[in-house]
Amino acid sequence: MRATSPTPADTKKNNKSLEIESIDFFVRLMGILGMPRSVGEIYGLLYFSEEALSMNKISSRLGISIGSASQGLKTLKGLKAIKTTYIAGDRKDHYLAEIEFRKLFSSFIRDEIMPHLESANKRISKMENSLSSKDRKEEFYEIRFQKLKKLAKTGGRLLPVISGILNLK
Amino acid sequence: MRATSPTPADTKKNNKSLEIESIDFFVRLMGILGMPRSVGEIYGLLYFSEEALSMNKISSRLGISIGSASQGLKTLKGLKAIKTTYIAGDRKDHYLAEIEFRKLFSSFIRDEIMPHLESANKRISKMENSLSSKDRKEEFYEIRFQKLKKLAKTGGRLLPVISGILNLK
DNA sequence: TGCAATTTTCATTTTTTTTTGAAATCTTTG
DNA sequence: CAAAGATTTCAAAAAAAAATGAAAATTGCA
Repeated sequence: MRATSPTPADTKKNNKSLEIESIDFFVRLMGILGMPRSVGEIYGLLYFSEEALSMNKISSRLGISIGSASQGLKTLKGLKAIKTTYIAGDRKDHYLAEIEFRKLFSSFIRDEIMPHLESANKRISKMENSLSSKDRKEEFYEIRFQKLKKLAKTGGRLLPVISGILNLK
Repeated sequence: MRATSPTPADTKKNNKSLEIESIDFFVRLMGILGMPRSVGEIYGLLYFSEEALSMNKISSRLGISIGSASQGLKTLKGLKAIKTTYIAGDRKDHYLAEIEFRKLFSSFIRDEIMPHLESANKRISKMENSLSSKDRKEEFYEIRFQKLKKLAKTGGRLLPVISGILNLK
């Protein structure tokens, strides 16, 4: 089946080229965050969709498997990047994009970055403990551990600030 | 060949367990930034090495190919995460870790994030242009484009701020 | 409750990314 | 300036990540 020129019947929803650009845009954006292509595709499709779409429709419109769609929607739910709506008389779940990006980034920081930071301090201590007390007093090691600790501290301060800025507006 | 207990001869440089922890630590950190394992391994090895190491030594100590080592060192040079030193009477290049992490993160933002941001505005315009002037006045689209533009603007402001904070201390 | 529709899970396949290693290139110095 | 040493490149192999699709689980309605 090929794309054909729009007929009066589908005037309302036929911004194919916008849709393609949007998908491409969000595939890249999500890519920066380390998300798989399918996650960007789904979000990009939903972002400019006026109507909520079912998983099936998402999978067929994007040409991806329902497994991929399910997995991608799960990821997006976790990031609070989509919302579920109920459509009267339809049993399926329907999805809408959450257009407040700050939610997406806040969730991302909380889920993907913060956990690493929290374990970092333990790991730094572990490294320090693997050193003899003699070595630990050497300037070389002292400087390195000081830098490592500062890294963890700065990260721990900076990330909430970023979340905060994103939440303010 | 197995690890044996330290002999007097290698007292100076034999913090194997610290080395292992360090490599593991930086493999994860670099992983967050989307860098391949070898890049984290090399940096982790250099971070706690008092002496500058040649590419060959890096490759043999880590058990990676010289191709990988060359590629990883190139990436780290690009990030300004390592320094090259000259060792008298040795033809090979020798590498030391740059322990100021802010350099690494600043380079990362400059190289990996900023370029995307710069193209984002063009891409947003392109999307807007693919819309009929009638659609463009619809509230639905207006809101979405407004959010997209705000995203690009916030990103463009926030990233230099982050670089700045990292550079201050 | 039972059944059909929908969604999730997960072993397998496909795709993408990273590593390898050998050839090509570049460098230094004798 | 030749040649040995060092580094880079890049096609092929290996490893890792993502997508598929069918079976299992869940859901909600009759």
